[in-house]
Amino acid sequence: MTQPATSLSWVKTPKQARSRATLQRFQQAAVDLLAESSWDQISVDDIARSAGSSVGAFYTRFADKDALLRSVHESFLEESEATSNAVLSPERWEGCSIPEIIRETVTFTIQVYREREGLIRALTAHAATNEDFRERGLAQGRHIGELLRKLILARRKELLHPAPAVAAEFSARLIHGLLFARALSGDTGESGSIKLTDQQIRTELIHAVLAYLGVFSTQDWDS
Amino acid sequence: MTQPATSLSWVKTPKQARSRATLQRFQQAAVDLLAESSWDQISVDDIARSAGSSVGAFYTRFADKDALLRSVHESFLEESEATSNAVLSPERWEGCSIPEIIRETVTFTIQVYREREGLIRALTAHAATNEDFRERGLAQGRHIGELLRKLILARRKELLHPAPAVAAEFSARLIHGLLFARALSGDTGESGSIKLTDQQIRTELIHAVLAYLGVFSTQDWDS
DNA sequence: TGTACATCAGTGAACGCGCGTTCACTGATGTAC
DNA sequence: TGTACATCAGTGAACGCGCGTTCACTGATGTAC
Repeated sequence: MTQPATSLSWVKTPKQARSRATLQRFQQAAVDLLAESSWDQISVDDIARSAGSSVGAFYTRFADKDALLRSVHESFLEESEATSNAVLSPERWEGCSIPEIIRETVTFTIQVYREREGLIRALTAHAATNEDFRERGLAQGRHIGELLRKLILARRKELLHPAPAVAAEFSARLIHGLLFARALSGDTGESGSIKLTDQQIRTELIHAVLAYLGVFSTQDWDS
Repeated sequence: MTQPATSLSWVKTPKQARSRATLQRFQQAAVDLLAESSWDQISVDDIARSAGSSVGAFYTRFADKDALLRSVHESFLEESEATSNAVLSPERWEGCSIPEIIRETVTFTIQVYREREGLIRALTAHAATNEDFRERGLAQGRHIGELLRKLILARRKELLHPAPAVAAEFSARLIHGLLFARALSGDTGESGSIKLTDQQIRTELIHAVLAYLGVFSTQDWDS
């Protein structure tokens, strides 16, 4: 969301700095409103008001209401891809062992889900009945799984798991699945008989993945 | 969905067998349509037509459109609770070890998610912006977590994990999270570079949970 | 630097479609005697 | 068993509200000379 997706064809490219700012305000307004409501519940009027603009201005920037959501989705995916490329790049982890990689990946992923909980929830809800969105999300998941897979396969000697490729893919899914369900349910850890804090989730998730992979880690239970 | 929730106050109790059948047809129509579309995208007219009935008949049975969704949700939760109570009852597992319990729980849960994928997706999407639905879903998750926790705590000597209560709760979340994400993304295992079949998911998930719990299992990798 | 004109950006009222809900009416079922 | 009447169940056209989209218009920015 930090960069507008000005190159997208369904967004009418602004010619003046003023309207570029307006376009960003629309995108930010959408992100803000999506944290609370589903896309269907948000009206173009809501978006315009939240952006401090007008309905007419909206339609000079976007072909239709859907175009804004697509551009927000696009930005989210682009940012997410760039970030995961950076975090999971092979160079960054040269000389590091699997426990170190898993520890940071889990920590980082928890943080991302925390910060983007509202948006993730809204985009996912929309993807539930939108083939395009769903396919893009799947592709994104596959990409991240592949990055992690490469890191782990390069260290396959550390594993007890008999099928390193499957193990790597499944590890990514374990992490994503747990945090995804947590984000979607809006479980902030305050309600319920058993509360798991972010810190506990982190500890347990790291342990679970390492135990699953069959990595011998010193002090698996700490930090 | 097999039983209508006739006791619910927002559903107008039918006085004749004919209308009870109509009510069930409306509920079934909703379930069918929800497998493909979100609730907002389904019109009362769609529901009436799919049920082979009329809009007017709908409103003699339900207070409003939302009432039908609530009754479908209610039925789903009731059925889900009854089933998990039966599957995870302490009596059923007397004399059994944790690996046996986990193996069947995972197998069973995979099957449930498979059968109810469409409905789970739709109800979850709706819950994303509906506090009531979300809270009911959370309560459901907590309940199932508790059932599993009791089974595991009664066998805590089998565990290496230092905190059995946390371990039990987290195990439930691992299982749910992975299958939930899989159901929501609509990933049927046919697309993507790495495909995981139901069978593989089952094997890996059982192994992951047992490894996490720290249970010594003979032939963890088979069956 | 100033003026005229073209294009870009923005406004908000009006339009019209879709959908939830209502309602006057018809048909079916049950009950009283 | 048959008839009259009351209540339940169902029909589908009509209503009206909300919201996406359009459009005539005003204001701002940029450019030519």
